[in-house]
Amino acid sequence: MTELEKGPMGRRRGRGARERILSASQELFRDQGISRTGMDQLCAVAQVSKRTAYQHFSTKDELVAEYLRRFDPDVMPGVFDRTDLTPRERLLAAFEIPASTPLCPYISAAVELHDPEHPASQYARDYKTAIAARLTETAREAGAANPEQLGEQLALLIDGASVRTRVLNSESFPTAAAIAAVLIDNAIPAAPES
Amino acid sequence: MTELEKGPMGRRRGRGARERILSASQELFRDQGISRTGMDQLCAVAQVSKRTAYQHFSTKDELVAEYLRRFDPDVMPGVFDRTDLTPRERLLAAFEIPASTPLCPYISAAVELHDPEHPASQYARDYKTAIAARLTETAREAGAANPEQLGEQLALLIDGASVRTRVLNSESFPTAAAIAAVLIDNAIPAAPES
DNA sequence: AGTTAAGTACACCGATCGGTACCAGTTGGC
DNA sequence: GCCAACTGGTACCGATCGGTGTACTTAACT
Repeated sequence: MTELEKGPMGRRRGRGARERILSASQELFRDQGISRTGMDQLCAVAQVSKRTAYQHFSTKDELVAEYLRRFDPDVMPGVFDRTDLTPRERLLAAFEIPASTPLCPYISAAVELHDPEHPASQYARDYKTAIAARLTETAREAGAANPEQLGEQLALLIDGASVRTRVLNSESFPTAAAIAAVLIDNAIPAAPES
Repeated sequence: MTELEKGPMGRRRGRGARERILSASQELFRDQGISRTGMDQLCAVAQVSKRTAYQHFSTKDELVAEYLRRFDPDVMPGVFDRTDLTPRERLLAAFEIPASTPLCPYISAAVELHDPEHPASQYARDYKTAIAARLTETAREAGAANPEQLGEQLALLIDGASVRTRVLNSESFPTAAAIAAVLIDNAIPAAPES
């Protein structure tokens, strides 16, 4: 899903400039931020002429929006579908994030763009809402007394850990996971464990 | 402390251009972000000539650093010193943040600047560390079993709520406060309340 | 082969970026 | 009153920003 996607038009003939552009966007936006990445540099990395870039994305904002839209299926990938884990284990597995993981691109974009009306900001809200919904759903499976509340709480923990990892350069997900464990055990009537 | 400060040199004569510049920085950096605020606009708002601005701050980065340094005594102001509250109440009071409060400027700067070596990023780390330390200290007063852990946890909750308030446009501090209450009661051997 | 669309190379646009030079006015401490 | 720091106005610098125009090449499918 991260690759190809064939673009909107039915048939394509050239050799995927669009994919190279989006791929370069991921790399550069992640490493340098959005506003510090110019279209010239982006096109150079993507090995695409500027003209071509602007034929695929009529504006940089449009490219940014598409760059974010792409993440939807990718992030938090298999965690919620791992049937080998109990719902409770799945909730905790959401906090096992490798140290190298950069700050959530949606947070990064929302802060950088600084405009709630920007389509990218809307995607960010959608994404955050979706994550909270999946956590809520899993919390319900786990038998939580108030799944909506637990889902929202866990989502807040993930974002807090993500931003502190970036700002402080120190591992914060273990801290968040510890909190999560407490909340989960508190929310499930008969703690089914240990 | 937010005002005047007389600058580094011994005596000053003119009428505070420096303060107007820093005041305009707070306003503009908060409302538009750092990178989206140009020096021209900043000088216009501060009603200061560009020449003067660059006599006080030899570089924009230097201004940004000073802008952040200024917050140290301001943010999280009286909460930790309110002797009318029990330590436990003080910990919870840290989550009573008005809805209008913008995203923590240190987080905003760290994300925007995207450079851990930037002096502003260093200030951000210092500030976050200081907040965690004060929370830890108060947690110790409250009799928490593991004050360091509780302090770090509460700091994470605050940042999570701050960033979600910004990204989602929805009040997240009540959610964080609810988590905090659970953590605090869990951490204090004999819950002294209700 | 020939049509057609995708991609390329490169010069160029106005706007804005951070930052400076120069010159004139103002203010305060001595 | 004098000197020096402080302030302002304004034009300007090179670089980069996002974005375009034009003419050319390449590749895919019929």
